[in-house]
Amino acid sequence: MVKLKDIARELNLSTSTVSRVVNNQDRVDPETRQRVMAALKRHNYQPDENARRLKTNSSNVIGVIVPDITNPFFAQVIKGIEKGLAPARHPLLLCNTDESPERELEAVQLFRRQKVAGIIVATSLEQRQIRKTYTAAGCPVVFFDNVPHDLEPVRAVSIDNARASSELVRFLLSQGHQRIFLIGGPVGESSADAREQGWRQALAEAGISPGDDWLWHGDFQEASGEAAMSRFLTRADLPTAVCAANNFMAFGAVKAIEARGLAIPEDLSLAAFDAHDPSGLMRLSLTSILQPAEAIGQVAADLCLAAQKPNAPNVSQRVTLEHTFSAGRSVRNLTGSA
Amino acid sequence: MVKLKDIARELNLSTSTVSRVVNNQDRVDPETRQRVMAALKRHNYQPDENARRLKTNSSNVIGVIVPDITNPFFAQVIKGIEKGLAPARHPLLLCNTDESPERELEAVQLFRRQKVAGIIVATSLEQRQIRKTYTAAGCPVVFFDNVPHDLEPVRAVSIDNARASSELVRFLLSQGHQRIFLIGGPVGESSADAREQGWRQALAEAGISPGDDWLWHGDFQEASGEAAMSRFLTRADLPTAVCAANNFMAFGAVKAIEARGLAIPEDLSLAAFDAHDPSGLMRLSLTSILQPAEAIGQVAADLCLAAQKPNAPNVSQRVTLEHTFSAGRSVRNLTGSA
DNA sequence: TTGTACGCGTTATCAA
DNA sequence: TTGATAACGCGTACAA
Repeated sequence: MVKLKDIARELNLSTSTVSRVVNNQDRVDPETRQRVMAALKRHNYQPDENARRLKTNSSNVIGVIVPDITNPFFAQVIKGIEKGLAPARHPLLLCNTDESPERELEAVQLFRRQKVAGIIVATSLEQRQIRKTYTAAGCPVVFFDNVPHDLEPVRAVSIDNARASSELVRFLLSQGHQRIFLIGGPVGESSADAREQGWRQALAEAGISPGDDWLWHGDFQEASGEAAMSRFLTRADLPTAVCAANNFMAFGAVKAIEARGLAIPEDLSLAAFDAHDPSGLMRLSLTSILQPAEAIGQVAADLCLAAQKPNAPNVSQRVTLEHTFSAGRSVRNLTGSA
Repeated sequence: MVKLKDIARELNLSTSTVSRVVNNQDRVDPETRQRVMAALKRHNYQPDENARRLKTNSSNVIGVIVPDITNPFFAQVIKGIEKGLAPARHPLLLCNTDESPERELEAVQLFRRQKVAGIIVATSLEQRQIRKTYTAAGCPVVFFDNVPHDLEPVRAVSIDNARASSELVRFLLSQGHQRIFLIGGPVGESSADAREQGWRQALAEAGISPGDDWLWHGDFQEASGEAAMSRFLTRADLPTAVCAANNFMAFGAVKAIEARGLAIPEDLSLAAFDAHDPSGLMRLSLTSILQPAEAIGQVAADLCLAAQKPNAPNVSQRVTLEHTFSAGRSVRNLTGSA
C-alpha cells in the first residue's frame, strides 16, 4: 500500500503538498498538481481511511437503523438510501434491531464509536428515549417512518400519514362501510399515531363515533395483527371493514380471518398500509396506502448528506412525500347491497 | 470523550497499563486492574476506534455484498449475518450491487480502504474476476449463493443445489410431467450451474433428453423470467412444466403465463427456487425449493469470525446446509389424467 | 508488574 | 506556493 510519504519522496515534495492535492485544496501550483495527480494515479494511491479519521475525528460512513430488514418496505428504503449515498461514496453501516429498543441503543453507541457522519433511522424507541438518545448522537440524524414530534430541530422524511389514513377510511366509507375498525401501531409511534388520528377524523367527518373497542394497538408484527383480528372476530357486532396500520399486521389479520372460515372481501373487508405486492402474486391484493419507499430512502440520504456541509443550517427539515392509493380486491362494495 | 491518557493521569498510572486493562491483557496487578476497571466504568470510557484501527491497521467491521437487498432471500440472509455478528459486536457494512459487476468491484475497493475484517458476499462476478478480486481483498472472504468452484482455499456456505434441483424435477416427474423446461440463471454462476446440472441429471435418469431449447438462461431478474417464459410459450410443443432457478424469474414467468390467458397449474405447471411466501398470501403458492436463508447468514458470519483468529487454518471450508421442499399448488398432477 | 517512548498515516498550523 | 512539524489516540517494544 503506497503512502502519501512515498509519493512525496518520489516527487521531491512534502507530504503537505501531496495531501493538498489529494484533498483538492487550493494553493497548489497547477503544474505541481498535475505531477502529483499523475503519480497518484500511477501508484493507484488510496488514502488510509483510518489515519484520515483519526486526524479529522470523523468518518464518511452513514449508519442506518431499521426495525426489520426483512420487511420489504424497509428493504426498499435501504435501497433508496444506498442510491442516494453511492454517488458521494459514503459507505453504509447497517443495523437491524428487530424492534428491540436495547438493540437500537446499542446500535447508536456503536455508531458513535465508529464516528459515523450521520444516522438515518426508523426508530423503535419511545419519544422520551428518542430525544435523549439522538440529541447525544453527535452527528446529524434523519428520521423516517417514526418521526419524533417534540424534537426541534429535526430532520425527517415521511408521508402525510394522517391524510393517507383518512383517504383510506374515506374510500371504505364510499364503499358503504360504517363499522370500520383499526389495527393500529404502538402508541407514541408517530406514523401509528397519525394513522389513528386520520382514521378518527375520517370517521368523525362521516358522523361516526367509533367505540373504544374498535381500535387495537399492535406492534407492527404479524402476530399482533392476528391477535387483534381474532379479538375483533369474537364480537357479536362484527366490523364490516378493518384497517391495518402496516403490511405485517394485515397479513396476520388475513390469517385470523381465514382461520375462522371467513372470506375477504365477501365476509369482511380489509385495507392496509404498505401492503405492496411487487410481484403481483398476492393471493388477495390488498387495498392499500403505499409509501414511496425508495424515494424516502433517497431523500433521507440527501438530507443526511446536506447536513454534512460545515455551514449546514441546524434547523428543522421535514420532507413530506406523496403516498399512493392502490385499490385492491380486498374491499367489498356495500352500496349496491345496502 | 475521555481518553486513555485521562484515566491514566487520574490514577497516576501509565497509558500502557490502562491500555492493557482495556485489552484484557496479562501482566497487570489484579488490584491495579480493579482500580482501572472502576475508573473506566466511572467515566464510561469508549476506546477510539479510529486510533485503534490506525495502530492495528485493521477493523472489526464485516463487509457484506448482495445483489439485491429487496429480494427476501438476501434480506433474510443479512438478518442471519447480523445475528451471527451481533454477539461479537462486529458492525456490518452493507453494499447492494443490483447485480452490477462494476458496483461490486467498487464495493470491494471501498471495503479494502475501510480495512474490513472480512467480507461475506453473494457475488455477481464471473469466475475469472471472482478469483482476481477476492484473492486480493486482503481479508477473509466467505461466499454464499454463488460459490466459485476453481478457487482454493475457499470459504463458502450453500445448499446442495444440484441435489435440490434434481429433487424438484423428480417431483415434477412423479406428477407425470415429461416436458420439463428450465429458466436457468447466468452461465458460470455456481448455483445456476448446479441447478441446471441437477435438472439435466434428473431428466437423464428418467430417460428424457431435453432439447437445447428447453433451457433459457436468465439473469435472476423478473424481466428475464418473463422473457424466457414468453419464448417458451410461442412454441407449438409447449412444456407441461417449467422450473425457474429463482423466485424473481418465477414471478416473471407467472406474468407471461397469465398474459397469455393460461392458468397455473391447469394449463402449465411451475416450480421454483426460493419462492418463499412468509405471509402465506401468495395468490398461487409455488412449489419450491427453499434455502434456509437465515441459517446461511449465520453460518457465513460464523465462518467469517472464525477466520479472524490469528491461527485460523487457511484451508477450504465449504458448509452445505439442507434445503427444504415446499409443495405448493402450482403443479398439476398428470398421472390421473394421462 | 509498570512506565517510557515511539510510530501508525494523515491533516493542519505556521513559517518560509 | 511550499515545507517542516506537531498533533490525533492508541498499542507495544523495550527498559526499568
